Amino acid sequence: MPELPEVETTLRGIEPYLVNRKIKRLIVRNGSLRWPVPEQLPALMAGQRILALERRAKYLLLKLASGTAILHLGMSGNLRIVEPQTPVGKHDHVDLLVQGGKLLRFNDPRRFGCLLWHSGPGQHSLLVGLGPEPLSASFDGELLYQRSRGRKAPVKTFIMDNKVVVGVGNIYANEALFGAGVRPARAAGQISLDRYRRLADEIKDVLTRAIAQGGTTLKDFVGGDGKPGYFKQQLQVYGRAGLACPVCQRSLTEVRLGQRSTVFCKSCQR
DNA sequence: CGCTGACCCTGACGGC
DNA sequence: TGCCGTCAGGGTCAGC
Repeated sequence: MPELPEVETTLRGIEPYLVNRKIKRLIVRNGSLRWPVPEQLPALMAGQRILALERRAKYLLLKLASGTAILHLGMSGNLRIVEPQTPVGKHDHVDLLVQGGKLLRFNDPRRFGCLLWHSGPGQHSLLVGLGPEPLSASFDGELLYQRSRGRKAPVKTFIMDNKVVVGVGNIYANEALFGAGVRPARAAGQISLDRYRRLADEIKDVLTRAIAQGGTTLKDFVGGDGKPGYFKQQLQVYGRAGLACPVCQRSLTEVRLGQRSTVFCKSCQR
């Protein structure tokens, strides 16, 4: 469900209710996520003030004085701000009750998400070795070009590799490759600098536009404020296999690359 | 080191 | 109505 724009949308939605408030209580109903939620986490977090909320890749970071809570939404997770008396539903695994009466509720049917803790110097091991943020100045076509030399994996797999650049998930990888006119299955190492410049620009553009629309709601994504994202209407290829290419009208083709559904136009993408 | 596929889990959907 | 296979926006890890 959440790619970078959806995580960013979530962050912006919940931030005003959390930053500079004290945590009253952390309630873990089901700590059996991607990795177990640390047993001592409720004790570690209770009573502390939330200093800041940040995003790194698709991780949300809750900064406290004594450490950082690291949250990932996986494929199906979402975070909502609700009233404390809101009835607990299926897959509502974690609640964070804050000063001022609001409640941050984590729901995740598939439980591919995680909630971890890091304190002390340096970064949590999950964050070490991540590539640059796609919307930062340190990400550009030159970086993609240099990192791809000699690599035979499909360019789509390459741009979805978090060690190369973070935050490019399946939807937006498909969209950016279409926008750049690059065929997803082409070997990453055989693509020119010019084309990588265009691809990097497209990645930035599609992510920026998706954030402006509040993300993409395919089934049930909602931001922290409970509203869906409206970017779905602007998707050019993702989820449109067999339908007409928006540019040339030819039928869009679907293949699988790295176990991910991949949709492209055989005439517009080379 | 790079690449591929299995795997974690629930739910929705289509075919029979 | 139910059963079965397939697929889904994420990422890690083992094995070659």
